[in-house]
Amino acid sequence: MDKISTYDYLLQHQVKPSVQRLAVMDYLRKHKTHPTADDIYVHLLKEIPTLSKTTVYNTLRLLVEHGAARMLTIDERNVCFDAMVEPHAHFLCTTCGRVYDLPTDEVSVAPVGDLPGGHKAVEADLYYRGTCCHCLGAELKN
Amino acid sequence: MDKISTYDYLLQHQVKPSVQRLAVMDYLRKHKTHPTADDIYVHLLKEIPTLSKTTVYNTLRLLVEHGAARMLTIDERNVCFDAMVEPHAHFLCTTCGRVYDLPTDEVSVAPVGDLPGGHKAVEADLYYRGTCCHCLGAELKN
DNA sequence: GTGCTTGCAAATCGTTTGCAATAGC
DNA sequence: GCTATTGCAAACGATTTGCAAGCAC
Repeated sequence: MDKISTYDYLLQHQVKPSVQRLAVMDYLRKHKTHPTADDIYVHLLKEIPTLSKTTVYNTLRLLVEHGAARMLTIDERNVCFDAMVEPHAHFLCTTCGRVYDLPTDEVSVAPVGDLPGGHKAVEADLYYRGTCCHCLGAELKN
Repeated sequence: MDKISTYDYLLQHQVKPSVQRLAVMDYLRKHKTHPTADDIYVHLLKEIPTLSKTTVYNTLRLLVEHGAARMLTIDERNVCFDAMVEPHAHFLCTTCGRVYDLPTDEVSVAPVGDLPGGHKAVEADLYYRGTCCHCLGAELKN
C-alpha cells in the first residue's frame, strides 16, 4: 500500500472525502481480496452501522469514474473491485471463487492506446480462469 | 465460418442436436455480434415462436460446458456469447456497447496452462474497453 | 440556506429454479 | 414407455432509482 493516506489519495483523485467514502476506499486499499459491493457493505457495517448499500454502490461508481478504483468483470455472477495500482492480470478460481492477482512481471500485460480497426482503448484487462493452487491441492486428497 | 454444418458441429462437441440447440448454435456461428441471451431469444422467436428464454439459457450453458461456445464477461451489465473459434481478444465500446473482435495476429493473446503461484488456467480472456471507430467519428462531428 | 451526500424502500432486470407438458427413441 | 428436453410461471439476487432527510460549507 502507498505511503499516502487514503484521505490524500481521494483528494488526489478529485473525490470529495466523507466518512463513507474514506471507509470504502480504505477497505479497497487494505484488502487485496477483490471484494464485491456486498462484501464491502457487510464488512463496513461493523464500523458504520448506519451505512446503506446504496451508498456503497454510489461510492464505488464514483471511485471508478475518478480512476481511484477498478471494476473487474472476471466473475460472471457479480463485479468486484480493486484499488487502482500498477497494471496486473487476474486469475479466477472457478472452484472456490477467489480472485488472485498475477504480478505484472510474471505475465504479459497488454498496453492501452490505439488498436487495429481504429478503436481507442483506455483500459485493458487480462483474465485467467481455472483452478487455484489451494483447490488443486484439495483435489489430490480426494 | 467453418465448412462443417452446425449439426455436425454439435455432434463433434458431444451435444445432442435439437431444433432449439441447432438454432442457437447456428445463430452464434452466423452472427459475430457477440449477442446476449436475450438478443438470441428475440431473434430466434421469429423462426421458433414457441421458444422459451429458459431454453436459450439452458442451451447456452450446455454449449459453453461442451466447449462449443464461449461466454464473455466484458460487459458488466450482461454476459454475451461467441462461437468457439481461434483465440482472439475483444474490445467493448463503452459508448455504443458494441463488442468487436480483435484478430489474434494483431494483439498478443495470452496462453493458458500453469501460472506463477501454482494456479492452473484453462481459459484466458483479453478485454479492451474504450471508444470504437464509429463513436470516435461521431464525436468529431459534435 | 443551498447543494451535495446519505439511506430507505421500491422497482428493475438478467438469470435460475421447480415442475408439468412434450418429444424422441 | 422411458428419458431427456422444453417452456411456463415464480423466485432470486444484484444493482438502480426515486425521493426525503441530513450534513457541510
